[in-house]
Amino acid sequence: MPRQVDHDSRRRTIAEAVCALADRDGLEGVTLRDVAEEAGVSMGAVQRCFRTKDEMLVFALTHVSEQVAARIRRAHGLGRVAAEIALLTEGHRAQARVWLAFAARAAVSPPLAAVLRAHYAEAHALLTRLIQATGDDGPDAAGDAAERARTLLALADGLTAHVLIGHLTPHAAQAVLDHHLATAPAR
Amino acid sequence: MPRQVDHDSRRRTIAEAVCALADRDGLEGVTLRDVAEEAGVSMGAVQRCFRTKDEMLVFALTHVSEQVAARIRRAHGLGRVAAEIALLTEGHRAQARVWLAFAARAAVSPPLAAVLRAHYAEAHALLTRLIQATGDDGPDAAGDAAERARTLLALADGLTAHVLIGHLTPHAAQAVLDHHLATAPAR
DNA sequence: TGGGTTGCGATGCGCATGCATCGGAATAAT
DNA sequence: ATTATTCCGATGCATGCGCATCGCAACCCA
Repeated sequence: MPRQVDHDSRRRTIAEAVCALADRDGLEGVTLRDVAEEAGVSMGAVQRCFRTKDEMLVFALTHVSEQVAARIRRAHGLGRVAAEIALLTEGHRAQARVWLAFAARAAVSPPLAAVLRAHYAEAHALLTRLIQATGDDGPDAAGDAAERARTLLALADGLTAHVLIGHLTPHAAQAVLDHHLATAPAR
Repeated sequence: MPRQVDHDSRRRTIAEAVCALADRDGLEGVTLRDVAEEAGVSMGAVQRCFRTKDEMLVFALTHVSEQVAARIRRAHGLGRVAAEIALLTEGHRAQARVWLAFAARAAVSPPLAAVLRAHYAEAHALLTRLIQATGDDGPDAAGDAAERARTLLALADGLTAHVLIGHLTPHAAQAVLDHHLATAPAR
């Protein structure tokens, strides 16, 4: 075995193993042993990369947040961006489940909440920019755009949850999102 | 000890202990021992009331769902109902955390998902009725009302999550909700 | 009043968990 | 080539878990 190992790439590998397990069984099904097996490394390696389990979870959440953020930045147009945030397509279902699992734990875990807040702050900023660019000017264009961004962000997350729970089909959720975007006024 | 015990009331007591713990430490902090202690009964009593832990969790979720549903039915006006669903006030924070915890687990637990779906179906029906009553008639008034209800429900849940995570203050979330209700068109 | 029955509280069991430890293998330096 | 250093895989440990078991206490009924 090499004396020098690329720790960063290994951390990413482990983070994706965490996500795979969280997708399958929820965050409570994530154990160090299972993570190690899923990642194809030994438990010792996992422990070397992360001092504690919480540290591993925080890294994993940061990792998936960055993945989502990257996709969001790559998307063009308010509608596309909103759809990416809502994680409605089948291919993003896993990330959606991971997001929901982490969101629930964040409600009782300040470190995880901090990561999510940063993620939301960035998403909100991007949405605000896009909404302002659509040019619905008013007496308080900036404030209105920020408000509309908050609405859109919350709507997208709510739709994600409703799809995961099975209350809405992905198609119905997409329709709600489209309809909202088509009709939401600036004020 | 009495040979006959009111099992239903004891089940409710236990369900509220589950909620208290889930509020404090999340659903993963809910153990049979802690639930028994919180409820002021012995572990054996908990096991007598519920054959298994999952059965207890399903009952607890049903219990809190009914509490929320009762408050929703008691509220008057679309705005009040939506606010109740969003669980934004400080007094309902505990129920909000419990809801988020259960929602996350429901994504990987069909029995819990079934309970939540029933809850959402009822809430959606109520919101649809209220929206239709506001009298925004159109070419497809019924369909529009249902669509608007889906939007409002998802928005309310998203706002709940964002408050719990700390991305929004309860006040800001309420403002988003009010603004949405004040400006959302029928089509 | 005394069984019979029912409910329950305490205890035990097997197992899984997170974390700590340690011996050895694989390189880099000399 | 040898040594020294770095890394890691396996194992051990204490704890906490859900669930099963069992003996005792309390009530209904005769």
